[in-house]
Amino acid sequence: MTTTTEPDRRLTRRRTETRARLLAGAREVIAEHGVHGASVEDICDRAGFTRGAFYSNFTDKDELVLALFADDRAALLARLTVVLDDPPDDVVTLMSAVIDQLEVGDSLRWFITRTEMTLHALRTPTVAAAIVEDRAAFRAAVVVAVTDALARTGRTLVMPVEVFVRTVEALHDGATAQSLLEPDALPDGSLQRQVLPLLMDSDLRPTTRSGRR
Amino acid sequence: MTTTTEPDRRLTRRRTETRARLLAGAREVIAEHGVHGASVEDICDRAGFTRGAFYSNFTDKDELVLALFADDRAALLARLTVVLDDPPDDVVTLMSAVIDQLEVGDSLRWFITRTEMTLHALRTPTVAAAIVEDRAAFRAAVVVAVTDALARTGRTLVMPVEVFVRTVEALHDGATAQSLLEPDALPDGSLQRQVLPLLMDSDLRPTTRSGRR
DNA sequence: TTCTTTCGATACACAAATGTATCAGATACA
DNA sequence: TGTATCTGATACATTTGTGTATCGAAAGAA
Repeated sequence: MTTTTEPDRRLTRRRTETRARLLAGAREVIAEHGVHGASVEDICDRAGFTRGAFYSNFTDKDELVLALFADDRAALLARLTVVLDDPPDDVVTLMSAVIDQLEVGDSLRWFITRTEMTLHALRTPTVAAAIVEDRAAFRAAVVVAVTDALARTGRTLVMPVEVFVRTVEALHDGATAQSLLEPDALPDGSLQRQVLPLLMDSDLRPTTRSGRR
Repeated sequence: MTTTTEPDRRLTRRRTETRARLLAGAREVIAEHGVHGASVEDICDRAGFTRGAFYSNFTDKDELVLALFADDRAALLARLTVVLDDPPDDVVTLMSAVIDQLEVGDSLRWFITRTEMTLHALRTPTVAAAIVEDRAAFRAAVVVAVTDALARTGRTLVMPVEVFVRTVEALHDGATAQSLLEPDALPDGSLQRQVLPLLMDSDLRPTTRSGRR
């Protein structure tokens, strides 16, 4: 239970393929019914397999869920590094780009999956530790990029960079929930667009139109 | 399924009592295992009843969940009106007071319950409609109070009041998730305390130590 | 190709959860 | 106090989900 992926068996071509399809199926079904609400059978049906395939690849639904989470996080980190490899100078643009990586495709599904993951972690200390570590790595990378961008442009924030990053993250999560619940009243991303610039140095606040100092 | 609470039967004293105990049990078990993960039997055990009591009071787990949500929302609205009845002048203090009403007692349990509710709503359009309506009422009340407080104190916001309220809400939700996951790295409420004042008029911003302009 | 290994389907046994029917005791009311 | 009603416990029937054992077929090695 310590190591998430314990490849006792060699991962042959076919095997990886069905694992991937099972994960994809799980993603969908879990988004629809939650982790508990998704039965192993549901997941297999969705993936086009029977439970035989499942139990040949995973011991448990728990193990699959962990694999799923790990997979998501790895993919996210990969997308993030692509962005941070050549980061925009403007910090707001930078943060928008970072946030865009959180959800590719259907944002509802991603939000639900991320939220389910958070709930799961809150109930399972060992999972919490893993998630926290992972998020810390994510945040650290962003902090570095933001700090660099600030140095490049001579801008400043009205708060420590890490607090800024956490704020953006928190705001995004909360705002996404609102946008998903009332898409008409609050178009996706609109709250972030209004609020984010205000967290920058006062010189840059769009209240006055004067350029950079 | 249209009306949430359809009291076909008269609610005698004993009946209301056991309903309340069942709801309390459900609150606990659902916080621990999620809506799907909480079996009817679990809930009854926690409340000190057998399933007979349950099926005498509710047709379904779904019905109980709806009743639970309704109960929570009613209680929240009641607490809110108490606060807004005699609102603090300072807007930041006001918003803190409002936020404090969101969670009484164990904040982890409340967060989980609220989040479960949101997820449930996102998956169930009819529930979503109810929740949205409810949140709108909540927000409207707060908007009025904030507007009044601003007028009283001659302060202004750098954004429309409703956007401000939404921002506070979003920020709170996101920050709470972070605080619960890493209580040491981010003490409860610390992010809100740092960020909230920045959303006010620039006159009030603590950026420069020269006091107000 | 042929042989070996691995994968996933099928079938089975078991466990967990649900919902209903019934009934004894509690409660309310006269 | 006696009686009618209501409530929640018990027992049962059924459904749903899990995990294991077995075996034919597909994939890889020779």
